[in-house]
Amino acid sequence: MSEEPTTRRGIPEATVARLPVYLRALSSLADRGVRTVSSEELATAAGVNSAKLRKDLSHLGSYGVRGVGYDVDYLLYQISRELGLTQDWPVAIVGIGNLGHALAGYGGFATRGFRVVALFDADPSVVGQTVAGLRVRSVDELVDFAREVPIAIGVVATPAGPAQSVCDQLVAAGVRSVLNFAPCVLQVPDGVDVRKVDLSTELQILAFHEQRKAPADPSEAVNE
Amino acid sequence: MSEEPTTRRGIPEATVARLPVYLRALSSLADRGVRTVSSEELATAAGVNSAKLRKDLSHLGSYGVRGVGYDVDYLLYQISRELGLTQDWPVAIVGIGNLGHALAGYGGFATRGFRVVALFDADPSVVGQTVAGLRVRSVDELVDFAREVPIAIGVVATPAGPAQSVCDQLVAAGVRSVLNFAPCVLQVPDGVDVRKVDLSTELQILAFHEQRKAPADPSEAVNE
DNA sequence: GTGACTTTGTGCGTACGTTCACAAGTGCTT
DNA sequence: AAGCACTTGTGAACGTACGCACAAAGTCAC
Repeated sequence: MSEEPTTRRGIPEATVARLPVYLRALSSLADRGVRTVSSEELATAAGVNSAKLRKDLSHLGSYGVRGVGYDVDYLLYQISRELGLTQDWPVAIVGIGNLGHALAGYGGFATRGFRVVALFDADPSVVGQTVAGLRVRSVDELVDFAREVPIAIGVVATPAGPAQSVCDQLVAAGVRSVLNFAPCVLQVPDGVDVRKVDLSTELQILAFHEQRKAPADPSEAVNE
Repeated sequence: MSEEPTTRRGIPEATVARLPVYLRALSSLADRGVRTVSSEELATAAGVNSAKLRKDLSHLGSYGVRGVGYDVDYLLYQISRELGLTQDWPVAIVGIGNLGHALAGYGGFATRGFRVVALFDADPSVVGQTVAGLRVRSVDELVDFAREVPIAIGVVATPAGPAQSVCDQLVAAGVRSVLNFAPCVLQVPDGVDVRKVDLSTELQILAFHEQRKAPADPSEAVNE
């Protein structure tokens, strides 16, 4: 009756990054009325290797039944809980341009676990508008606002220029998780997480690989 | 399954993913008139370890000068060339909803290397509209269109439902690089690359880490 | 209860990624 | 021309990730 060295504390980052994919695949299965799923089926739906899926899930606990598979609803709940989606996370979006609009209206937020509680912008002509049912506030009110309504996750949807300043204000408001859509690197103090979503980066990575596919000839480049 | 971790000329995938970041940092430096940069400075700007930066760059060649650093313009060109940005890649966006609108109007495409050549949507009430200077075409015209105007990169900005079907049509049209914004896994044949940009996934990863922070003292503000 | 069958959970070899630390190379100063 | 200050490029060590293959553990039929 001693310590399990692996689980509980340390879930590998690579695993965490895949949990949302499993979650989505499971939701889809649940919607179709599937009650039980094998690692092979779920792995195919998630686009990964089944051994990898099993190892990933084993980090959460032993939620499968040998010879049977995984109970879809139970696994859904366990992954949701592990990801912290059994509670609602208040989200604030800063920068209500084209992208900010799209984000504010995006149903993806509404999916379990996240709630957009405030919109901010620096442009006086945008402040005061109503977007997706929320009044756009001045970014200057950010820190004050956060005193009354805590913000768990800040979304930076501004151009690159003001992004660092906006990020600093989010941090000053107590935000420790930032999702950055601006095309720049954000500097944050220890304890603050930043994740970047970047169209240009993704395109450039695709371009790199595309460039190497030059021979559009199936008979070529089979070996080595 | 040719899921090779490194590319043919031996550039690790992890390195490729960081090249766009270096590129951006270098552009910023160039705009400010900086002519030469050390690995330490560039690494700080890019938010990475300097040894990692040097090793990454060493995969492209020996473009630095010991005792001096890297010539900003020269390195900019070399990375651009490696990423395939010295040519223009024709991009098609499918799904002109909120997100598609934002993408079509996003300057990030125009900057360098990418050109949006066509917009597609399935909704008859959207088809025919002009968005960002382009007429929205019916998605049914996709394959025919691609016969006249080649498409290198297809952007899927539809809801999850039609995403796989849209992707199949892109592949049928000869597209071998897909950027997927739809919240689902796309199945593609060998030789086709898919990269996923997913708001929900990123939020969920942030939520996971957020949940593990918080020694339960939300009132305490990080200050000074 | 027994045995055939199914599927999980994981030990292990391999490959990949990151960081340290330093030799090797470059420019500047004297 | 020699020494010094600086920075790159990389060998080596360590850590992480992946996927195979299989024992363990369960179900089901009878």
